[in-house]
Amino acid sequence: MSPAAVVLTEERILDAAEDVLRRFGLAKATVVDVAKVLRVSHGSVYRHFPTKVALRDAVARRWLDRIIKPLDPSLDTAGPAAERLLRWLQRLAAIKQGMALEDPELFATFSQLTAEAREVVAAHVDHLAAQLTQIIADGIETGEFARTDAVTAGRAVLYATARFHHPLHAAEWADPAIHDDLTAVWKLLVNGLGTSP
Amino acid sequence: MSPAAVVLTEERILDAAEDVLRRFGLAKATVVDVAKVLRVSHGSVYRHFPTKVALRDAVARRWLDRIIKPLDPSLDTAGPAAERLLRWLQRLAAIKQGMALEDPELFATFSQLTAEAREVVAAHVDHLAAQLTQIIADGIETGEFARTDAVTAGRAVLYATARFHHPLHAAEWADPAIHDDLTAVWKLLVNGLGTSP
DNA sequence: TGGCTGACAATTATTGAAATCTGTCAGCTG
DNA sequence: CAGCTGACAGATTTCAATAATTGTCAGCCA
Repeated sequence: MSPAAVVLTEERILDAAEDVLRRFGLAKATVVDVAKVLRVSHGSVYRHFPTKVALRDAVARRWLDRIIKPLDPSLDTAGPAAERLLRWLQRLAAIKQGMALEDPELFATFSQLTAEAREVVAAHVDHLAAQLTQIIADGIETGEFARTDAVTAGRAVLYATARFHHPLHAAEWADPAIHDDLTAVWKLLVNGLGTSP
Repeated sequence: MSPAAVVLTEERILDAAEDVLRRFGLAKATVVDVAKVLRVSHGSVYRHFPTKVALRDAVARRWLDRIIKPLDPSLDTAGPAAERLLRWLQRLAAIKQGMALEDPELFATFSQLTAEAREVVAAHVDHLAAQLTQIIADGIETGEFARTDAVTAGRAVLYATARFHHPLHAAEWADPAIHDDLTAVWKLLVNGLGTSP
């Protein structure tokens, strides 16, 4: 192997950690396992991450960032803001619900992981709310929505749709009505955004 | 003791079961413990409840029914429907959040208990949605809200406010912004109800 | 005779000794 | 000499033997 292929980077450690989490689950994944995948002593892992918690937080951060990326509102600016909002909400719901359906065990592992990474989740929520805020601000700009505080409205929309994207509610996603339920909530919300308070 | 004081009723068993849950928590509460409180053999408890799960479901049902009672919309019909809606939501949030704050351990016990009693919870959710539907129907009647399907709207409002009353979100209730967040969501929702789709 | 008891089989939980894990660091090595 | 190793202390987890629990039912007794 060339030296470059062997350099121990945070990236490689995170890949290995994800691999171990996938295979063993949160409860059984150890730092020693991660090091074993990398054919390295576990002391080397501690050279890059001060504690196991820091490593787990980093895995959670990367996972959540991957969810955020395809949602960026600047990737989908066509049509009225109300419909962009629906598409955004449906996309977020589809990402989470899709993972939960495809591989429930892996989804449960990552859900637990993030639940224990409070600060990381807070940043993720801020990021999601900011994306909603952008769509709402665009809608206000074009006169489609009434003038209001877009930041507050963004957070409110995120909170009001928690049932459809928050991992805590994963058990409820088995209900086939879940898609229509989201549409019903969206209708109320965009009507609310359309009128002056 | 007079015989009447000694008759083993479902009521007395539920009281004892609640007592045991309070003291030992869900994980450690056994049917033998419940029988011990009643100074009776555990076989006698099985005369009234076919399984431990049935007993737990009954405790959950009674607990949830106690939450429902003070929320009945016919107990508070003053003022515009929008404000009745806010009061109802705030009352529900206050009941749950109050329990979670006063005795987090007990709240966690009962939350787990209900989480495992899926059918009982479904009935509870139906009941809550029906109460919201009534308030919304009243609002439509008086012309305050636009004509719409009050049943769908009732469920949508309940789902949209899940963050503020669903025990899954109890950890988020420590945030002092939670009260304002509910108000923000309510504002969006009642605006949405006020306009025709 | 209706309601209760208590012994019993099968399953599930507890326990404590042994094994493993986390986090550190002195020293090795390429 | 920067980066890695591997032994170590203290904390946590595993595992298998032991105990308790769930659910049943034949018989007791008021």
